[in-house]
Amino acid sequence: MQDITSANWRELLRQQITEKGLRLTQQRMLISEVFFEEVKDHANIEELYQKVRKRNSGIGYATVYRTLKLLTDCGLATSMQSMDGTRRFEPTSDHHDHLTCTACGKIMEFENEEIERLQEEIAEKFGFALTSHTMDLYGVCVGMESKGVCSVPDSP
Amino acid sequence: MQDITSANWRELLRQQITEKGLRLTQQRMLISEVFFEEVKDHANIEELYQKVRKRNSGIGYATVYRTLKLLTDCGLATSMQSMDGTRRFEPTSDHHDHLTCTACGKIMEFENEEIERLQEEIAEKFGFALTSHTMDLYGVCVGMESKGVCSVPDSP
DNA sequence: TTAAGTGCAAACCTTTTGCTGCCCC
DNA sequence: GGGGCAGCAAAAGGTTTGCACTTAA
Repeated sequence: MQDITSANWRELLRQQITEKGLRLTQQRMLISEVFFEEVKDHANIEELYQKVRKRNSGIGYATVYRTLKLLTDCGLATSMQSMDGTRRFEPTSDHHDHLTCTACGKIMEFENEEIERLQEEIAEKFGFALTSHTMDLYGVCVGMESKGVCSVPDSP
Repeated sequence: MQDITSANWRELLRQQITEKGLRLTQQRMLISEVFFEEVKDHANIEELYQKVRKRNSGIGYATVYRTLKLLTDCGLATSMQSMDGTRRFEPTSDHHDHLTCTACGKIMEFENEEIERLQEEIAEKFGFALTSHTMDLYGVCVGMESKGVCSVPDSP
């Protein structure tokens, strides 16, 4: 699966939309722009909705939900359940590993080939045909303070 | 954190309840019994509710929710968000790594020290003070068919 | 006895869906 | 022009909460 980036999402979306006989509406374009270009972190629907409405206040929740479902069905977005009970979305990539700061809420991605290899090994041992995985490390980004990344390391 | 098992949950619960000045009611006892002894897999509230009501049909959802919240607050249970959008609970332990069969829904636990070590390494590299983690591998337990563990490997 | 806990129903929150009118192809 | 799409509101889960009655300590 190739990574979806802010550089290639437009053509990939257009391609998928055409292929499926769907329509590239203003709303879908706007929501996708916000999702792939404006939002850096792993946004949930509420956050996307707020940002989208700053550019077009006529858009409703349903459209945001349906568009994110479309992006997910097309393979351009991947969803995950976050600890607060909402679904969060990220541009599709092979990086499903996150470091989440429980203080400031920031989510960072990382990749580790050794872990990927071990996961395959474990799956095989259990007789599983692995299709995907997620790994989430929770902690406090104390070391990031000086870099201005985590400004509230003590709050819940 | 010590593991919570079907052998030690009673005394640990009694201890926590006493410490907090709470009450060990019939309902809390029954729900805890079902959770720690009858349910093997990672149950959600609905599943616990159904099993609990087979023994006492007067118990309501709210009590199940409140009891699981109590167990979680006491550190005896740990909650996780599952893919279906519901919260699932497991007796607290250091094993937060799961293999989930997307065909039959079965969830199995595993542990791998090498991965734990790599996680610490990664957290340190990012300047994170690690507090917990979850790892979920998704796949189909094809190799389990013969053992009767996964009987419907082809369904969604 | 009496404060905590239960059961019920209503409220809440996130997500989905039905329907009417609109607009992309 | 026509069928997919947007917007709205209502419905549909999952979870929480307010209240009056019950019960463990």
